[in-house]
Amino acid sequence: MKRMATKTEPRTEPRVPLNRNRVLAAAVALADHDGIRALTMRNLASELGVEAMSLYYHVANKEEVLDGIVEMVVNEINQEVGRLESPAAETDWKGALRQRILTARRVLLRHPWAPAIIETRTTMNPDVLDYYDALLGLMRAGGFSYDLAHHALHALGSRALGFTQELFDPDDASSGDAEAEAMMEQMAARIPHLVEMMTEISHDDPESTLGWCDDQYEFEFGLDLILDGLEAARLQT
Amino acid sequence: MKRMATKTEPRTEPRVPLNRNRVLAAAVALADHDGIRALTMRNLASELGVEAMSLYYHVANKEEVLDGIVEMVVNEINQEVGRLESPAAETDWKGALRQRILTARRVLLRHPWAPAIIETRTTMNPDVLDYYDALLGLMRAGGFSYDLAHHALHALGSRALGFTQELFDPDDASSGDAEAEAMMEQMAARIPHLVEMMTEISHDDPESTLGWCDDQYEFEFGLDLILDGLEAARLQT
DNA sequence: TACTCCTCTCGTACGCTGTAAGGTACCCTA
DNA sequence: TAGGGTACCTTACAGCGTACGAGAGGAGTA
Repeated sequence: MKRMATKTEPRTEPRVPLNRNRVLAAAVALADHDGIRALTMRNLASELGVEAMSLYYHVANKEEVLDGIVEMVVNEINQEVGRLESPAAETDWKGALRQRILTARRVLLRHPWAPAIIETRTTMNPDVLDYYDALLGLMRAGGFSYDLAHHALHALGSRALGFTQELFDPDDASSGDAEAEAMMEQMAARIPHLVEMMTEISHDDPESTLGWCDDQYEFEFGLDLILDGLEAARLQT
Repeated sequence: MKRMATKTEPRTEPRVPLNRNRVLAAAVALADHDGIRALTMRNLASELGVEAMSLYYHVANKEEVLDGIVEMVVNEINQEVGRLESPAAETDWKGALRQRILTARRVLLRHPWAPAIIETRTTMNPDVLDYYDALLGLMRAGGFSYDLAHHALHALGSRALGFTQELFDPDDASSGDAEAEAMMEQMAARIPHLVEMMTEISHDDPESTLGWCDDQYEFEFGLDLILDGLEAARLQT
C-alpha cells in the first residue's frame, strides 16, 4: 500500500475477482432496474466497480453480454419450470404445456426487457434448446408426431416462451374528455370499427377506459386457441 | 454562378427541394438495399446529396424516420390490399382475412427489416389503424361480436400484419459431415427430441437439411390454426 | 433598389457508444 | 529470483444522434 494515492480507497477487502457470471448477473440486474437502454458497457462496469475495458476480459463483446443475459433468463425459466409438478403429459399434454408456458411468462414479466432482446438474438442458445426440447417431449408423450410437433412450435412462436409482442399498445388512449370526444368523432370517420369497438368495450367495462387490454387474459386466449387447434390437428391424423 | 468554387458543381439543375416524403422514401430504399444497420442519418443524407443536419428540417429526429418508414410500408400494404378483390366477408370472412394477411406478408417480404422496426414502435400509426380497422370490418361482416374480434386481433398479434418473429432460426444447422455427426450424438443426450425431430424431418425431405423450415408453410399453418379456432369460437356464441 | 423575413441547408461541435492497443499490478511456479 | 499467466486499467478512436448558430437564396414590401 505504498502510494496509490489517487482516488480509489486502498482496497481493504481482498477484492472478489470478476467472472463471466458476475458480469452477466450484474447486467441482468442493471436491465431490470434501469431498463435495457441503461445497459452500456461503461454503466455495467461501474456497477461492478470496474472500468469498461475490464469487462472485455470476461466477455468478447456486448453481443455476448446480450446473449448471456438471455441465457440467464431462460435458465431462470428452466429452473422454475423444473420445480413444477406438471400434469402427466400422456393424459393431459395441453395442461402440461399450458402450465409450462404460463410459468415462462411469469418469469419474463420479471424481466420486461427480455422479449425484445430475445427477438434480436440470432445464435441459438443451449438453454432455449433445452426448453424447446422439453416442450417437444411433452407433445410426443401426448401423442404428437414429430412433424406436427414441429409445426406446433412454429405456430406458437414466441408464445412458447411466454410472450407476444403487441403491435397494439394503446398508451395514448383518450386522455381528456371534451376535446377527446371531438377527436373521437373525427376518427370515427376513418376507423369506425375501432372506435365503436373501443366505446363498446369501455361501456361494458367502464374502469378499463385506458390500458383497456388485459394482457394476461389475451395471452391465454390466444394460447388456448392454438392449443385447442393443435389438439384437433392431432386427433385427425 | 459567380464563384462558389469549393467542391460541389455549380448546380446546373434547379435543385429539387427536400421534403419529408423524399426523405422517408430514401430511407426505405436505403434499408432495403443496405440493411437497416446502414440507415444512419449521415448515410441517409448522403444518399440524398445533402448533409446530415439538413434532414432535421424535415423530420424531428431519427425516431420520426423510423416511424415514417413503417408508415410507408404499412401504406404499401394498404394499397396492395385495396387492390384486392376479396371474397365477400359475409360468406367467407376467413378467406377474406387470410387473403389480406398473406398479401401483407408478401409486402413485408420485400422489406425484411420492417418486422423488427415495427415491433420497436411505441406510438400508434394511422395506417396501422386503417389496416386493423379493415380487419375488424371483415370480422364484423363475418358475424363476430366486437368482443371476439378484439380477442382475435390479440390472438393474431403480429401475424395480422403478416409476420412472426422466429425464435428458432437454425442458421447454424449441421455444416460438415463427420464431425457434425459426432456433435449430433453429443447433443442427442441433452436435447434428444430436437435431434430426433431434425433427423426425422431431414430424412423425410432430404434436401431440406439446412434451412429446413419452410417459413411460408409454417406461417400459413399457424394462421389457419388461429382462424379455424376463431371460427369455432364465433359459432359457439 | 433596398430592406426584411422566411425557408432551407450546412459547419462545427458535444456527449455518448462500443472497443482496439498497449501498459501495469499481482500471484504462482520454475 | 526470474518468468509468465491472470486480471484490470489508461488512452484513444471512429461512429452515432443531434444542439446550436450561421449562412444562402428567394419573396414580399417600402
